[in-house]
Amino acid sequence: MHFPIPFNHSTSTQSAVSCTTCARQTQCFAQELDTDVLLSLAENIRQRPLARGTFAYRSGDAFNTLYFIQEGFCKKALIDDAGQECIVGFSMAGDVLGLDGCAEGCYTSQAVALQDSVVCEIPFTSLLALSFTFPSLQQSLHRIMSREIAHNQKSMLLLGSLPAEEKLLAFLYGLAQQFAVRGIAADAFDLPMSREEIAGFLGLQMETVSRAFTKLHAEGLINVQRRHIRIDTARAA
Amino acid sequence: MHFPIPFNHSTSTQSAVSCTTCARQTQCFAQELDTDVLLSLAENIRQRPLARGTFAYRSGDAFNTLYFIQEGFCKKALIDDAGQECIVGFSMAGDVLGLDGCAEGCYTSQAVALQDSVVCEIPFTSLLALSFTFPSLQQSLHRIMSREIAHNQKSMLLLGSLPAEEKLLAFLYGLAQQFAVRGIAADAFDLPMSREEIAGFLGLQMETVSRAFTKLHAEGLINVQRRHIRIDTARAA
DNA sequence: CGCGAAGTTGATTACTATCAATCTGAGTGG
DNA sequence: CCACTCAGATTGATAGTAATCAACTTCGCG
Repeated sequence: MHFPIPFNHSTSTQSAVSCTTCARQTQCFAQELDTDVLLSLAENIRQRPLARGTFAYRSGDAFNTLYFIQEGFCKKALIDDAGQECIVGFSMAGDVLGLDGCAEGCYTSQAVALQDSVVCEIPFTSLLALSFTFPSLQQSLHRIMSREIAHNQKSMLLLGSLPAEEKLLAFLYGLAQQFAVRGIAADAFDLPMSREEIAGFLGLQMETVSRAFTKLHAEGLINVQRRHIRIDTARAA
Repeated sequence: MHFPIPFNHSTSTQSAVSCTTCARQTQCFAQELDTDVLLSLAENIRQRPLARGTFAYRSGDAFNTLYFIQEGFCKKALIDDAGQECIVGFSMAGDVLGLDGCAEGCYTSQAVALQDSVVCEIPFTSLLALSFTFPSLQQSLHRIMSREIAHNQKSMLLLGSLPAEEKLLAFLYGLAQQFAVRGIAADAFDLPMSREEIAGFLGLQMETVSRAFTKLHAEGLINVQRRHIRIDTARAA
């Protein structure tokens, strides 16, 4: 059921491919990496469980590995001058972590699992070596990094200039879209992160996020019960 | 005076290399690309002047080119739902533009020159072709993209959770550092962008930026006269 | 000299942060 | 099975900050 080579040329496809017998994600959501194939190609490409609350990597660690999330949910964060954790993004099954480390030889961010997760560890040198045998793998990496750049730019748009309520709504629609792309129910889901973590990402305070949830609920735009969200995905542009 | 090959393995070097006879930047600030060499290697890698106010590329344009800024200054922006231009970053000589287009086949942002500039147009396919001959060129590209990711993450930290005055100060220190890395005087410089553009980047209103300038000046942290800034770079951590 | 774009300043309103109290639900142990 | 506990979440009151609207200033330019 998987492609015989660890890459795929299609750029337009946005649908996810996952194993039918389990929820485990084996391909990047644009089908650019197939971990089943990668695992079979190199000895040092391995799966590793990542328990809730543990780090995939920390800021300052020497960079040598990319982490492909097969199962679960992670947050990416920077530590600011005040020692405060500032969340710069969330990643889910099918995403790749650690792309920021390549430039300076060490990670500038840290990644923590918000759920018990499974990552596929891909030593960067192995990936480079494989990309000689499979040239399109190189281009897949470019696309993955490029998508990260484009995605971060959109996040910056979200952070600037929107009032709290709209920030939160846009954030939820964004999440729903991520789920939809992966073939997961997008109109009802459980938030993997706390109010505080949402606040940290949106540049707000926890209380403001909570109030925004309450208000959006009252306005009928969403349905909230603690971390369970129901949302009308048809509106999500 | 330039490297004989269009790439360089050093990762630790942070100093810039520019032509001694002119202000033109020929190498990426981490010495990863040398445009003089690139220009000599492929016919379709060309220099192009970019007049103030003109686009390097627009959102939605088909992606096929990276733009290496040799001279000048550009802003990168997204257009939000309200048709408002939201600035997601500024780029200067030695930076590479257009990295966000690789993923989806079209640019998701737009880039506009804030000064009369000169860019080196690098067709992406040419770059890929060259990276077969010069394998390290591939890794240079990875580093450039990775740096963009790390840099955007830091920008997100700037946008979230800091009050206006501190945002502006951090922005100015960041700019000063960019200048310093390139060997340009960093303790006194002219801002290439308007108050409104700074506001667009920092997620503030123009008036707030203006007030923040006034206040920082009054506090003696900076010296402002319209667009001319003097700043104590020793404090810039 | 007048014009217009860019920038500054002032007054007021709207929004968000902050501090504090309370509520809820999951997990724990008696 | 139920009270207890505690972290996460909600709500309220108030203070602080930035947005908004408006007037004014400065500078470059024809």
